Amino acid sequence: MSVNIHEIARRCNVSIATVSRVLNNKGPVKPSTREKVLQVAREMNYRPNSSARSLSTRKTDTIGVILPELVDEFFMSLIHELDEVAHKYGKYLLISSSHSSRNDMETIYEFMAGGRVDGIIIMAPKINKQIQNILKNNIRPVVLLNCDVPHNYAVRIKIDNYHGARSVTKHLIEHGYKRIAMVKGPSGNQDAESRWNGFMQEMEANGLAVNEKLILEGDFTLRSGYYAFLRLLNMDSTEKPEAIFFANDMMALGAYHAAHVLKIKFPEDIAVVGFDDIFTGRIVHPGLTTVHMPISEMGRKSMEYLIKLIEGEEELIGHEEVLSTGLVIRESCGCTQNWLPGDI
Amino acid sequence: MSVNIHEIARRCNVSIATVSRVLNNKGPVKPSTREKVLQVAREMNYRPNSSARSLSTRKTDTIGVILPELVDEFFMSLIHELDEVAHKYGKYLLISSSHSSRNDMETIYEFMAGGRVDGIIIMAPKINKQIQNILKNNIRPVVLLNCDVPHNYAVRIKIDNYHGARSVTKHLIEHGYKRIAMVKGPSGNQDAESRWNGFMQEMEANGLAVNEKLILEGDFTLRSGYYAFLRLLNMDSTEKPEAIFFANDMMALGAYHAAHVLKIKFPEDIAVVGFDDIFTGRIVHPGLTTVHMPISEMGRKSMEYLIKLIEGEEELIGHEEVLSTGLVIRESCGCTQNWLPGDI
DNA sequence: CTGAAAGCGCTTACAG
DNA sequence: CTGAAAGCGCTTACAG
Repeated sequence: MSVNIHEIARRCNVSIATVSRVLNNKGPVKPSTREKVLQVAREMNYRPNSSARSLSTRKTDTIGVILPELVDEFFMSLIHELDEVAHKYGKYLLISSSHSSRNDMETIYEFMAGGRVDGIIIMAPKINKQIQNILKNNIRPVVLLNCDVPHNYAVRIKIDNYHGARSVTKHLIEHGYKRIAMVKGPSGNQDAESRWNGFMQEMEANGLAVNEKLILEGDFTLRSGYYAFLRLLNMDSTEKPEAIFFANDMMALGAYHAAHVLKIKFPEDIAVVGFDDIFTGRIVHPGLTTVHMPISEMGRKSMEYLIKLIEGEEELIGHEEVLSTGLVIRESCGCTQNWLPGDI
Repeated sequence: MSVNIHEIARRCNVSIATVSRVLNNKGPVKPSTREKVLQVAREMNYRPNSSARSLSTRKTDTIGVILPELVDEFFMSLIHELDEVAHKYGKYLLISSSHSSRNDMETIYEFMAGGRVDGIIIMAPKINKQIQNILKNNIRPVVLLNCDVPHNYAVRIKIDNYHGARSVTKHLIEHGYKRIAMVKGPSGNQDAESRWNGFMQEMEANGLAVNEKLILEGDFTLRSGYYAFLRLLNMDSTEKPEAIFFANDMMALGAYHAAHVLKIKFPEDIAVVGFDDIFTGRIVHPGLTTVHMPISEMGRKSMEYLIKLIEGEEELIGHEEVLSTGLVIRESCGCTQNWLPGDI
C-alpha cells in the first residue's frame, strides 16, 4: 500500500541499495544523488517499514516492559519515566502487565523469542525457574526491578526498603514513642519483608522491645489498614501503641478513614507513618509522614542500563544497584507543619 | 540465533510450507505430520519471528496508544483497561505520550506508516491538520478519544462532560445554594469548556444569576485551585459564594489544603464539589462530591472498536459514542455521610 | 560511488 | 496432502 524503497529508487533512477545507503547514512554516496533521494523520499512521505528493517537488522528499537499490574501512581510514575528516557533514545515501549490468563512467561517469551523487542525490563512478583531459563538463554538483555532472584545474566535494580523502614522507625523513636506498632505487608512479599526487617532491627538497635501483639499483618490495601488500626485501638491502655508504622501509605490511609469516624486525632491521640509517599498522603490532614520511593530514578536507571546493554556494554551484566529511599516528614508523626500556605 | 522454521522443517523431514501450515492451522495437513511438527516445535521452544510474520502478513497484532501524558490515575486506569482488553484479544500495546521533542505527529507517523501497529488509539489535546491527513490517508484504523475534530475517518469516543457538570450543579442547587461559584479549567481545553457550559446552562435553567466575579479560571492543578479558593473566600459576605464547583477534583483538593490552614469547614462554611472522581477525593475528609468519569468504559470500548475495525468492520467508521458520567455524592456538598464504617 | 544479488524468516498461491 | 518458489521490504557484503 504505502510507498516503499523500490518506488523511491525507480523515481530517482538509482538502485534500492543506494536509496538504503542514503536513508541510513551508511556507505559513500555522491552528494547529488543523496540530495535527490532525500528529496523524493520527503515528497512521498516515505517511511521505512519497521518489520522489514527489523527482519534484516535484528533490531526493533522497541523495549519490552512487563509489570505486575497497571494500577497506582507507582506504576504510572515508572511508566512515565520509562517513556521519557525511551523517547530520548528513540526507542518505543511495548508494555504489558501480568495477567491471569496469559502468564508472564508467555508474554516474556513472545517479546524475547518472538523478536518483538531488543531488551526487556521486568518487574514481576515471582520470577520462576522457567522464566529465568528463558531470560538466561536469550541473547537479549534484561533489567530486573525489585527482584530477588539470582541474576548473573541481568542488571538488577532494587529499592532500599530496609533502610527506609529503619529511618522512619528511628524518626518515631526520636519522637519519644516507645510502644510502636507495625502493620506489615503480606508475607512473602519482597518489599513487605524488607520493611519489616528494617523496623525490627531499628527497634532492637534502640533497645526497644517489640510487643508481638503490636505486630499485625495487612495486605497493603486501604481496607486492611482500616481494620488493623481498629484492632490496635481496641487494646487496653497499657499496651495500646503510641505510634503505628504502616508498611505502606495505602494502609495508613485506611487508618485515616477510621480516625475520622472515631474522632481520633493524629498525632495527638496516636502517631502514624507510612511508606511509599503517594500523592494522597500529601493531601490528607495531617500530612502523612512517610518514606519516599525513588520511582523515577528506578525508571530512568533501568532504561538507561538496558539501552547500554543493548548497545553492547556487556561488562554491565550482573550489575546490581540499590536505590536509596528518603524520609518525608509531615505532621502525622508529631512534627509540626513544615509547609507554608502557598507551598503546595 | 534462535530456532527458525527451516530448522523445524529439517528435523521433521518436511518443507517449511508444511511447518507454516501446521503452525497457523491453515490448509490441509496429514494428522501424523501435524503431530510431529507440533512436537518438534514444542521441544525446540520454537517461536515465530514476529517481524518476518508481519512483513509477510502485514499484521502486527500490536495496537498503538498515544496519550497526552503519562501521569495521573486517569491515564493509569485507561492504560490498565486497554491492556486488559488487548490481552484478551492477543494484542500488544505500543504506548507513547506526547513529548516536546518528538511531537505526536512523528510518533503517529512512525506507528502508522512505519507499520509498527495495526491500528491506533489517540488522545491528543490538539489534532492538527497535518495529523488528520496522516490519519485519513492511512488504511490503518483509528479511534479518537475525547477529540473534537471532524472524524469521518475514525471512530470517536467522548465523555459527557456537559451533562456531568449539569448534574453536579443541579445537585448544589437542590441543596438550596444560590451563590454558586465555578473555578473553570484552562480555556481552550475541551473538557473545561464542556463543564463550563454545563454549569452555566444548569444555572440558567434554574433561573439563577451567575455573578461574573464568582467565575474564576484555573489550570486543573492543585495549586490553581488553592489560590482560586483563597480569592473566593476573600470576597465580602454579600457576594461570597455558598458553594464552589471546581472543574476538576485536583483543584478542589487545593481548596481542601487551604481550608485546613484557615480552619474552614466543608460543607458547613462553604460547600465544594469537583469533577473526575479521583482516588484522593474518596479519602479526604469530608469526602469530595464529584462526577465520575467512565474511564474504564472508555478504555474498553475504544479497544473493542479498534479491534473490530482492524478485523474489517468498516461500517463502524465515523461512529461516535458519548459515554455518560455519574454523580458521586459524598459529604463536601452538604449531604450526610453515606458510607458506614467498614464500607471502604 | 553504484548496482546486482543474497538473505533476514515467514506466508501463500500454485502445481503436483 | 505436500513442496518449490515467489514475495513481503529492507540491509549489506561483494564486485565493479
